[in-house]
Amino acid sequence: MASVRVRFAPSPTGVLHIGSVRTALFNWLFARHNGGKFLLRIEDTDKLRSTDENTKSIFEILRWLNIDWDEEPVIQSHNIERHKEIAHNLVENGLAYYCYCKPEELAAKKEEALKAGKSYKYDGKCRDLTKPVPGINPVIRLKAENDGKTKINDMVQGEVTVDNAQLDDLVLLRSDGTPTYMLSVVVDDHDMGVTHVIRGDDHLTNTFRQIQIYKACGWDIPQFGHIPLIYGPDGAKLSKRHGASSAEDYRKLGYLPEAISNYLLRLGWSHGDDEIISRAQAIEWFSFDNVGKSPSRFDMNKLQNLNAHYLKERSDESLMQCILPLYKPGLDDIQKARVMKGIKSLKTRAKTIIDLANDAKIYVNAPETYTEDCSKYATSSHLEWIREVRKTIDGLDALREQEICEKVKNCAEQHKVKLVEVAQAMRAALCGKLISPSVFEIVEILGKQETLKRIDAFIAHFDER
RNA sequence: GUCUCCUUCGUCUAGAGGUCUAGGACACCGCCCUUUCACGGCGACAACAUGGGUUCAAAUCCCGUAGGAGACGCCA
Repeated sequence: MASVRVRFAPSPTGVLHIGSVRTALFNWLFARHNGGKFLLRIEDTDKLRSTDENTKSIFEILRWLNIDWDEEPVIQSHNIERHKEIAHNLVENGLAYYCYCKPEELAAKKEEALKAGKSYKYDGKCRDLTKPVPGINPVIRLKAENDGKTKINDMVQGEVTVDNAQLDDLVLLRSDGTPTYMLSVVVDDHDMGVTHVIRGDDHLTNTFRQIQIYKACGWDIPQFGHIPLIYGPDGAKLSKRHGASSAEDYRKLGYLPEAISNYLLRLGWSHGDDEIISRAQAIEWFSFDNVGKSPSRFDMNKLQNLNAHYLKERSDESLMQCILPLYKPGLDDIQKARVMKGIKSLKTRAKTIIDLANDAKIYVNAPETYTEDCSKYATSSHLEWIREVRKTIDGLDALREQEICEKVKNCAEQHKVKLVEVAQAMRAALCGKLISPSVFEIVEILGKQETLKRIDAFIAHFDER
């Protein structure tokens, strides 16, 4: 295969959709697998809706996802003159023509056709016009082929054939002189030397129109790969309506980039029974032979499961960096040290970065309130046992999880109660809730002073009642 | 409406005519582990849209039907 060049061409009219991320990922993997180039093109020709912030956030998200690009990103709006030139050349060569039909006129014809149950297609009224119509700014239309069929061999969809009669004379240049998407994509892809166009399958039918442009220009037609779109749980196109739909949304929800990549990769692509796939393996294994043709639904549960997996694989240090910015006033050194020690076991139970940050709060501050169910473990008996534990801990030189556990077990035995009674009372006192990692570990991490302080507060709180 | 594409457990999928009593993963349910909740381990439930062919044999090939999606812009 000649050296592969692919491109990801988002338009900065909004934040990056999770489906676009998958398109970017597939392009990237294909390039890396084949030792080719992955290029970026910002399609900002819709000046009204495109913003610099969106462009920046696209770069940012791609970097976050570890999808790096080769060469300078191409800004499509910079190529407008080139696009115009191509359109005018086509007119000179008799392959395109000026069309003076009014939009209202066309809309009426379209409505009529639809009513009659026919597919609408521009009738080519201006095709053979020789003289300009005064007072009207014309558009430029391509003289599309009417006869025969156009066939593509799509890397995903396989052989797809369309009758050329279905295709109409698409607009290349608008009446204000600006190029349309159809023209711009083809020209830019050609100029960038793109060998494989990998995009969402909503572009499949556009491809046949674009091929007409390639042919008119006499250019080589690239290979195409149209990957199925991602749908929401209800089977409709994934959108804001389904909740989180942009990559940024998922980042905010506390998902790790490696989990998102792994999830997106497995959505519509597979490698036998493999589920957990590293970047290196993905690059090695990726091929369009394994990309499915049918659309798939987005499943939060699976993403979450993958995220939990990658959370466990991350180092404590890197997770610390992830959660640190989430604390409002910031943490002092003591708090940081405690959280750092706690992450090791905290990360095995969290599903997201947000979960982790929340769970770690037990190491940040003493409980301000106690959950409703804590009172079950605050009877006079419980308080008595807790006092005893407090005394024991006070007498200890160094707090070791194992030793504390033994001491508390002894205490429970002496009072002929189950360990859970004492442990839960301690948990309530230390965390203000009944769900947490091992209380003994918590005691060790909090240290004597903080542990005693929290136990005292607990006793004071429930004794007063 | 027209054109194009799609259809295996609830979801993501394995499956390239016999190895399918259809495999894995997530979710759900149950059990074990256990100081709580998780993690982890074990197990259960659960699918070839439908009707016809072709064939000794079909989830796999062909045709029809139904359902779904996308495209049909002087948007990208």
